[in-house]
Amino acid sequence: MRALGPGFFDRSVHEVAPDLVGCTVVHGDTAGVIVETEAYDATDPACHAFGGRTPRNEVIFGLPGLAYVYLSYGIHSLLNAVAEADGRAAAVLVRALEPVAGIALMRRRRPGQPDRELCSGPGKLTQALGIGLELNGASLSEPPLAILARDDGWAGVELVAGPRIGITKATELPWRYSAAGNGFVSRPRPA
DNA sequence: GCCAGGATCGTCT
DNA sequence: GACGATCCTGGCG
Repeated sequence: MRALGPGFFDRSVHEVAPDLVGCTVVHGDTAGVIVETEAYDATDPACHAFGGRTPRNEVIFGLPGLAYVYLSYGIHSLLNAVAEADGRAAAVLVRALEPVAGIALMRRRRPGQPDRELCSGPGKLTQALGIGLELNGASLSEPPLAILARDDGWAGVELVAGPRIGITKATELPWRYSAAGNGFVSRPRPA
């Protein structure tokens, strides 16, 4: 399998977000297949970059193919992939993974959780993979952090688009993408 | 199983 | 000084 390069991310975030479903996030010895993503762009009131560039959100405006990691609710690190050309603000939030490697290590990082809960939320998957704020601005194309291209088995998987979760602005935009029929989505999928 | 409430802190007004 | 792109626990049925 091959790591996705900047070219993959240098497109509309609304193409990148659905295309990331089925790709594999690797960090260290742990890895999981993406089953749910959300798109954010500069026209979107729910996006951190809406309303201007600050030191915090600077990475979103930068080069495609980098990781944007930030702290939510003072507790959870959330992982995003920066999309679109340098100077344009857009990113894809990784909401849920299906664990595929390093599962024993994930269990150790998330004691007491059943396997299907190891990566079934944006804060959970960063804990399971050991992704923290120190990876903000890191490349997604080379170790220790990478996103690998989808393999052929996912070519025909049906994608469902629905409203985004956990936000209070622009909740009507159907910019959440999940793989239908898997047990690892972070919330029940839309009807 | 479902729901309500608390945790916890960087960032911006 | 308020507010999150969330998660976990405890109470109840």
